[in-house]
Amino acid sequence: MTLRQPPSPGPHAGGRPRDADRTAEILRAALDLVEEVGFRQVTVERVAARTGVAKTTIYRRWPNVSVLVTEAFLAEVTALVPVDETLTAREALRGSMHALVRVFQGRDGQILRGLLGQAQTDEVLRESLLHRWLTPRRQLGLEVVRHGKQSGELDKNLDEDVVIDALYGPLYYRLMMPYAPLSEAYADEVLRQVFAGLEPPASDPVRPAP
Amino acid sequence: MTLRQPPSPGPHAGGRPRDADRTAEILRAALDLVEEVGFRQVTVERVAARTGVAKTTIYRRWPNVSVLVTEAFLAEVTALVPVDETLTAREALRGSMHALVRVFQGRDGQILRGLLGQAQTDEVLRESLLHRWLTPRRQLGLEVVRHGKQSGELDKNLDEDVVIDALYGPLYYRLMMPYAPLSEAYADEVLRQVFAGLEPPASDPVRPAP
Amino acid sequence: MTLRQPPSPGPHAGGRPRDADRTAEILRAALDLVEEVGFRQVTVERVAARTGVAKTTIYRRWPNVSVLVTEAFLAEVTALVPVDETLTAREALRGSMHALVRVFQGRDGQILRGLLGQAQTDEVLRESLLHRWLTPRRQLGLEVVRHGKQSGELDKNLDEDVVIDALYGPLYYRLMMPYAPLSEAYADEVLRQVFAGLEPPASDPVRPAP
Amino acid sequence: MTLRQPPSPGPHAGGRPRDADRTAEILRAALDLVEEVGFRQVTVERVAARTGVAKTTIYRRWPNVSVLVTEAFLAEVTALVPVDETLTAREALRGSMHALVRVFQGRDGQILRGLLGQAQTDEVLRESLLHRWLTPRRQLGLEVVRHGKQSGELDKNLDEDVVIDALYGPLYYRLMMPYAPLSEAYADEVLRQVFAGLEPPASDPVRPAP
DNA sequence: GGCTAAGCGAGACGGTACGTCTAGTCTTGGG
DNA sequence: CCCAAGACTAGACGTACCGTCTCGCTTAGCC
Repeated sequence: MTLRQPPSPGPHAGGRPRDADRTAEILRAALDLVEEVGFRQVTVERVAARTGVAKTTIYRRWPNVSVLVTEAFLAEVTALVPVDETLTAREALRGSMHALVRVFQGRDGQILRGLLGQAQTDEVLRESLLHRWLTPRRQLGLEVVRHGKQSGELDKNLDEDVVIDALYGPLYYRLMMPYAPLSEAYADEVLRQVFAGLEPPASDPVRPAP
Repeated sequence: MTLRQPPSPGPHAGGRPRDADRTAEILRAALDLVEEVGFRQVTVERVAARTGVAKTTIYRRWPNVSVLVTEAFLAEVTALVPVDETLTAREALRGSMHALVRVFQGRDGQILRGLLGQAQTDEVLRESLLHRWLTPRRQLGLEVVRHGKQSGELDKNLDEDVVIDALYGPLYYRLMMPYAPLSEAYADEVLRQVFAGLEPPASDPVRPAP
Repeated sequence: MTLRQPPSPGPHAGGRPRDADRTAEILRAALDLVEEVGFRQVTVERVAARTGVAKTTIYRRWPNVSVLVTEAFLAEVTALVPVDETLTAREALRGSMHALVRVFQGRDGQILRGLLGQAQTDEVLRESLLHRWLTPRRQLGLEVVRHGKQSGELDKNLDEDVVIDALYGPLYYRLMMPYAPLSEAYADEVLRQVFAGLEPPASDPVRPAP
Repeated sequence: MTLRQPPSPGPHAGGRPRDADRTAEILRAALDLVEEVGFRQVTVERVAARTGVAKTTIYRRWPNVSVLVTEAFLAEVTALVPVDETLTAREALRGSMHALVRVFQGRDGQILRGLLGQAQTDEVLRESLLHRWLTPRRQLGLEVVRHGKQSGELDKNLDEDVVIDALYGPLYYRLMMPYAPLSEAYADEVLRQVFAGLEPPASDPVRPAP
């Protein structure tokens, strides 16, 4: 059984090394094809044809199209930005939600949708996306929430995971079940309502004027 | 061009009518197969083999497996329960969220996952699920929120869609990106935090140290 | 397991019948390709491309190229001619050897060569050729030899199989190990020498020099 | 362009010389593999894997598997035995036919069958086998026949090639179209009938008494 | 009771893609 | 120049499903 791994980092073990140019071309072609013909129509055969590479050259590196597109996608998406410590939790979360909305609105959002769709029936892909896409991003959010709790900005009794889910869950929900379009304004509204809670302000000047 | 419609309601046009037993067998087999071999492995060919029915008999009724499974799924899931008007909005939403969690935990949850996954790359299926699964359920929720606003239980300034997203979004999020298991307790915690908001109780800092 | 048989003779069992035109086209293309590109280059893929038929349509009928070409070959070669009882054994054998030489010299000879070559490492093909090509032809020859023995034309002590081998073996030998070309004259010479035996005429040494 | 020649005889031209051990190992492995898995399954890849040698090391010496196996085969088969001049032609031919039958019955026979099969569709291999296997053996036979003619043992009018074909053709015929097994007894019977001819003895006291 | 339109099982058909295999060549790094 | 290792292009393999298309037969419902 072949390892089907990208050339292991570190010293080269012997034999002709994998051609890095080929790798790059294939990754590029995979993403371009997703954009042009849609995730479902991206096949190993098509990627090979597009790049002029033999199918074996692809299968040597990735076991199937989903994994190939995942790698290509993760290599393309902008790196994680570490949290700016000078911001309030609310500001930090807002910035991060906006960034996610912008990703979702672009070609990467369409690719991610395809991948998440595929992942629903592909255990391996699901694990991969959880570990390489979702978890690192959640960690940043959780960190922000933890800081907010320590600083007194957020309620000490909050379950951090639930906070993240309440803020980001709706964004993924709208990505995948698009009954209405995503926008930064939408993200702002989610943020506002979740921060404020659903009940009317206790101090409401509802007490009528005498 | 074949119509590929379920027997049109209304008077029978002539010719031998479709066999309702066949229809039922096929629907049953489709769901059983999803359970046994997973959504991806359910093919028209396999459903035909399992039921001893000809492929044409299936294609005459549904244009492809996704639609077939969708119909089977929608026919299986328990009907919508109209809102109990005597409950508070919070109680009504809690009951509905629990019901959804229970669906997600069972075989129907797995089927829905497969369908939603497929829908990410299948426009027609996506529309179908939006109209026949999601929207009716959203409507009930929106109704509850509207009532709550009218009764003064909920803040008048809330965007009803956003409320629903903040409560149900996390549930779909955990269904499809299962970094942790779903449970009714989790639903309760989402409900609690979203209702209360994220900020510490206003009266807290007021209590001065004696 | 599919039977991979040409449509069974007799009444049609149900389902759409195989298209006899397709079958004929494929058989024709197979032979043409053997002629044009050589036995080794004939692949299912190429036959499919040439005929505009799907690969499955070929695999439904024949399990591999060798069998396909065998069928095509056997369908093409002229039918067995029953022995003419009015001829002497020698005349009958001579006619049959000439006919075989003529086959060997034409395109069918090249095809047969390829098939016999393949058969050396393909048990199934070998059996097939033995039963469908070789044995029926041997039977005719054996019959002639038997008649010859009965009529007194041939020695009663002959082993019929050995007679056939001695006459036809050299022809196959020259087909497959072509150190020199085949011709009807060659067949005549084989016939002459085998009939006469290798030793000098017994009466020769008897003629004393006057 | 690589020469792909066995190490050229004569002085070594410069650079590291080929490792004779490797050559021997490869030849051995090739024959063993023919025996174990059959001619068709012997691939360069497999020979390389078995010997732990790189594919290039094989391709540097032989252009393809057939040639490799041919070399290995020719190196293995027992050398030609010069004709014993004290024997009659018949005795010499009988010994040689028996020797050939014994080769055909052993592992070398199976290898030769594979090679001859392959040669039907491989011009180069065919030439190679003709020159290196067949022709030298024919020469010995022709020599014997020539002697026999000179000594008066054989008819002066015989075509020597045809004699050889009539005696050895049947043996190759039975090797490659094995409708019945080969044996030394069979060779004897061929020899007997071909020497005696097919017609009844002229002096047969068949003429009945009146 | 016969006519007719459609349903039905069976299975052929043109396609597309799969993932694997082998051929023969090329490219490393190290003798 | 040799060697081991292994990447590379090329192309065929045989299989699985797709969705469509005949076949010959069955079955309701209307005339």
